[in-house]
Amino acid sequence: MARSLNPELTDLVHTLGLLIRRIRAAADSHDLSLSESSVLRRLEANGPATIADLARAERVKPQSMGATVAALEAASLVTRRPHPTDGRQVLIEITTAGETLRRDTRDAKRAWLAREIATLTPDEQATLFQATRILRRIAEQ
Amino acid sequence: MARSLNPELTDLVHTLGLLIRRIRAAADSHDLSLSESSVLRRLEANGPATIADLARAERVKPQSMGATVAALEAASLVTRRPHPTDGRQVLIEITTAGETLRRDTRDAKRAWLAREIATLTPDEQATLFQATRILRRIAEQ
DNA sequence: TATTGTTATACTCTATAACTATA
DNA sequence: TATAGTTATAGAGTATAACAATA
Repeated sequence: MARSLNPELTDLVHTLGLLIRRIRAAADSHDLSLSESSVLRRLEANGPATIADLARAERVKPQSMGATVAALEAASLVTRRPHPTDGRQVLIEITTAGETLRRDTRDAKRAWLAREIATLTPDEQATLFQATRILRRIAEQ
Repeated sequence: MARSLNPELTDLVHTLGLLIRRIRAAADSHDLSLSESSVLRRLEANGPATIADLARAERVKPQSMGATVAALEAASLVTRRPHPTDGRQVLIEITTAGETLRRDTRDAKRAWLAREIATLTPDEQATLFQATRILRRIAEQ
């Protein structure tokens, strides 16, 4: 129950919302959206995947993921290729342009966060790193 | 620059996005949206505020905050009252119903997160608490 | 029958622009 | 002239529902 929690921890959702809006606002016009960036990152880390796979992993509906993938495809950041044995499925793969963009430090949102994190003490950075692993475990359950 | 960061930390944005979607999906039909919940929480913690104040604090434009406040007002969770000395301003105040809802453990999103946090070790909970304070400081700059 | 993906449609959240009222 | 707020409109991101193709 919420009231059995440390009351400070109930601020977590509020803080996450603030931070997401702050990160989104740091974008410039060439940046990917958070969703697009999230999918691109996953494709780069894990290799080709189907739309259904991506939707499950990113916690959205397949229709929503279809829209996100279509936007990435229109920007030539991913390509589609038929599944070798299952004619229903389509494998989505990151392109060289997509990989380049992922590593591009001109990405204003990531550059902003990087600058903010650089101002933290090493202990604070370590805390954020540990918290990221904990939050990821919760999010991926 | 992003590439000078610990590479594990660049997952932070991705993890935040996943977690926000996960929390949003845990809502039931009676829940507040994340934005509404965020404003209500702030009004409860800090007392009455103008729309411009709330917009600055929550990192959105005044027009966007106007829409959020209108939704809360339609649900009788906040009320408007004229500013005593400045006829342009409107003070937004949480109602008793708003305070009750804020504490209602049936809020599915908060209940879900509370359950997840309860499964963590005390050390992990402490890490999340510290990280929340660090992230809030970054978000509020 | 179940699964993968698409198309159509709608809702939430946010933005920009243009306006009114007040300071 | 500057500030607080509202109205109108648009875009991103997500959802549900209905459909076609394939397994």
